[in-house]
Amino acid sequence: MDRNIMCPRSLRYLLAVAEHHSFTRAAETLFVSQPTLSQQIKQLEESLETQLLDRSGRTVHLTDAGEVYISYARRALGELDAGKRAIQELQDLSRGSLSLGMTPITDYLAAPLIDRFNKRYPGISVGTYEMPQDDIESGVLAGNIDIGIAFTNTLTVAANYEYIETQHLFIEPLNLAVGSTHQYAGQETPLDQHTLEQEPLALLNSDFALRRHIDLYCLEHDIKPSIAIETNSLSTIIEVLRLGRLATILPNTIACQQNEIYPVMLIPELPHHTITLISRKDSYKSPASLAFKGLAAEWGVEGCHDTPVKRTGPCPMSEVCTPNSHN
Amino acid sequence: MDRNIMCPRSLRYLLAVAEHHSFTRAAETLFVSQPTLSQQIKQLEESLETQLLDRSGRTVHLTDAGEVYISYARRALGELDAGKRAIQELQDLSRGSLSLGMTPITDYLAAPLIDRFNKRYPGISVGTYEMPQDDIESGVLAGNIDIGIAFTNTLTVAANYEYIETQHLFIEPLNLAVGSTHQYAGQETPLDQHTLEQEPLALLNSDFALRRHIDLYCLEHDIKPSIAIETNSLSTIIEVLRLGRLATILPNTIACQQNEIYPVMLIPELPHHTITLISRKDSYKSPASLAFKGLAAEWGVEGCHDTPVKRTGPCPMSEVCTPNSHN
DNA sequence: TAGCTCTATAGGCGATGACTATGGCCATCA
DNA sequence: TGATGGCCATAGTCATCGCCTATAGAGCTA
Repeated sequence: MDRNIMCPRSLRYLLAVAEHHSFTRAAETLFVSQPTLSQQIKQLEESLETQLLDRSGRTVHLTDAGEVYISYARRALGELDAGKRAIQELQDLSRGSLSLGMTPITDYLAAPLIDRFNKRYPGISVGTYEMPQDDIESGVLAGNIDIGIAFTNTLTVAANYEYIETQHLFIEPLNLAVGSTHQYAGQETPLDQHTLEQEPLALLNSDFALRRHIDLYCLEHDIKPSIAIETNSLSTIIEVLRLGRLATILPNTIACQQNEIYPVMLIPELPHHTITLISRKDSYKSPASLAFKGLAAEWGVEGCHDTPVKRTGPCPMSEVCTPNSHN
Repeated sequence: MDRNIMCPRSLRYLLAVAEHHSFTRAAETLFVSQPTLSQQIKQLEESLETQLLDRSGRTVHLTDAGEVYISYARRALGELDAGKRAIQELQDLSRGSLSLGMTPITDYLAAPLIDRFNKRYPGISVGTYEMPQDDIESGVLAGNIDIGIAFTNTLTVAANYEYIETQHLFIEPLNLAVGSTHQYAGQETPLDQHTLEQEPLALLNSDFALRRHIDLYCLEHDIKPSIAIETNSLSTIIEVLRLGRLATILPNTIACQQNEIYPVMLIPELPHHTITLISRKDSYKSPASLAFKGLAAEWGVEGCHDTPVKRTGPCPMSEVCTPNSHN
């Protein structure tokens, strides 16, 4: 039907002939035979229904139409080359983007990982979105989020297990956490169930997996916690903790990262949290997200100790943190 | 060597699939089979060493790389289409350029033709260059000038006859021309040779073909003209004529066009001038120059009477003008 | 006029693009 | 849960295309 050929090849041939003012010379530089050039350019001219080259003189040169056309051809080839280069940049991770979904907890935990990723791949722009774990999962399924950083929660993940791929980073103990002026600050011996029930708590609301874990723990051990504040903001909880009166339940690392926040062990022990990357199974993975998963694996093995956080207070239980990594 | 395919075809296929989010649907709109699309896009992806489409989900959609690349592809295709359109415009004469070489004389004579050309093809920019006839011929040979408007001059044209193509427009009588206050202004009877020799003349210098024709005429009839002023500017001559004292020799039409300039016949009669288009033989002719030649032929047949020139003085010899056209 | 240079043409060969038929995967439905 | 239908990938075949060599034809030079 439409013999709309105009392959980049023909265009490059045209440019070469125009540049050398000679089919023969251009053929040499292009490492093709001269008849090939004659033929290809003839076809290009036929497809445009216009003479592009004036072969009548001693040297070949562009007609007016050729002069006009060649500038478009140059730009078109330029775009193709630029497109190729842009893709290269995406692949060598000098450019790109990555969107991460995180809970408030994992946000705190993964901040050093994100910082390290940005240091290693400064050209990749990272977007982080803080949300409940369920939203992370649906975001990953919908493709809005490349990678989620969440807790392994068999209750929720199981539902979409066949669509979701997990990569465990490390296991994180949960403990009670209190401010420095709290009565149990720095206490080395575990608190028992009864003592816990006496402590007014500030907790995330039950949209969040951490809270659901805590509720499950309380249910299993028949603990009736005294919940003073429910919120969806971890920083609110931490600020309240600093005032000294309330306690909360947090991953150990977060307590250690924060100034003036002290972890306190409980008996019975809270179940450890597994921090996990989740992503769509069998889906296309961008180079940036593969790189992130790789870096996260490294970081998980190293453990969470690399966090160069300004800390002044003691962190008596930092050794509880158990670096680990699963596949 | 470099399997740098990326034919516009593949790009259009990619755009279609991205647009329809489906190979099958895209294949229908492109009137090709679905496997063809699969194959072509796979090759495109291989040549870019990148996955452009994510086929894992329910619908096909672009990967990050595909998203990036497709914008370049769109621009490249846009340039190709724009180039094609630009050439169309050149061919349908809605755009283009034309450079004309003219002597001062033919400049005056052809002004109405150029005006008419511009009216008919307003998109074509016309460049006119005033120069001696020899320069016109060399300019035409060198390709700087598309079309020259000159006198047929067997002496000069003969030298390059095989490279130059001529198209006679019309024959133009030469006469003495004087200002309105000159003693012979409005004289109906021809002047003889002796009277001519008494008249001080303002003439173009011998770079110009008109002057060489005049010299030849004088030589043949053994006339010894009294040359008062030599110049390369016709307008200078005309202004001097208006002062009333000097005369010159001019094509009849120019005398008639100018206010207050009167033609006066001579005996023996001056040889008529043939106004001629010259262009390179066997060379590429742009659509614009072909259009100009066509319009010039029309205009030559109609004669030089169409010149809508402001004139106040009488033009007693206008009937001498002999419209004509040769091929 | 012979020789040289340059482009166009002719004919053959391997690569490429497009087709049909088919297989695998997934989602939907009875 | 097995059947069905939609969708993309693969295999195999054929026509076309791009490129090659050989050669013709045109123009310039000696």
